[in-house]
Amino acid sequence: MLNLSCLVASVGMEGMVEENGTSGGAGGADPLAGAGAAGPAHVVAVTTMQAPAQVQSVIQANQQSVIQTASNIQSVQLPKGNVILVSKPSSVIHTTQGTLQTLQIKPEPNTLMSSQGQSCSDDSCSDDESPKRKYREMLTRRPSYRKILNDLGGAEIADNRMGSRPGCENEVSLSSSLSFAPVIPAGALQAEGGLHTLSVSGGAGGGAIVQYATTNQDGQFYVPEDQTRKRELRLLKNREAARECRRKKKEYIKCLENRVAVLENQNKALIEELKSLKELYCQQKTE
DNA sequence: GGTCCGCATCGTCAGGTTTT
DNA sequence: AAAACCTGACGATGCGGACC
Repeated sequence: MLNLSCLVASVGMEGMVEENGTSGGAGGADPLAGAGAAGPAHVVAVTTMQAPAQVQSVIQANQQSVIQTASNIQSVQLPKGNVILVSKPSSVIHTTQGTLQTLQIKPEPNTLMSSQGQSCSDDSCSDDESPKRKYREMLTRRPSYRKILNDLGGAEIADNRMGSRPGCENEVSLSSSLSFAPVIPAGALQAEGGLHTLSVSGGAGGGAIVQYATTNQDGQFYVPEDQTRKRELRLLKNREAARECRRKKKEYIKCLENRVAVLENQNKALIEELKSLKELYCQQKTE
């Protein structure tokens, strides 16, 4: 769990705190942390919330074989243009997971996705032929972890969202119980080299509260409630999304590592098989 | 104890993708 | 088209181990 980590304040940052998050910050730096010139003030107080660090492994040890022959591959067309090749290994070598199927996701050249997510052929997408776009289409993005895991048979992973995990109830209730003071008491603000800091004590058990104070014409500080609420909700959702994304990424990596282990074993077994067949062949040849 | 380093984790932003 | 979602990148922070 994190403790109260920072109080960030800035003055004259209007326009840097936009609802769509397209601030002018470069390189991932928090745009709210910088000091600007003139203009209304934004004061940001950040407390941190409890992080329910729990990684549930849903990918089970049943790994897929990737050894395929051309004859036993069956393609399954997916709605959005992806094709899943389903195959079962026909090697004489069987693993304990021999009944599992192999899933390969490959982009279909004629069903590249347009930016609107609609599949289209190469001909029908000729309205935008910029090299950049073509290049981007060539480099089709790696499927999301959720997609990969879904295709690997871990659909329950994707559905096992935050709500079902312990420790998330607080976060949900947090967003629904947000309240904002319309006016920040002037005493709570301390001038520090042109910056204004809002002192906020970190509540036990965490909880992210971000507030902006804007100065009006009279120099009074007030919090634009709607803007703040929207931003806070967006940050909260994104925070949870990032958490979920990292969890899925971990599972994906774990899955890949298991797969490597299985493939190494299969490789070893195939080498042995080849070796014994060679010996058999040489024996029969000499007889 | 103090300092440095590497690692893990987190929140946030930006921009792409998917859904509505 | 807009909203929602997803994820790579970045910086901040905390922790444990090695070293002095």
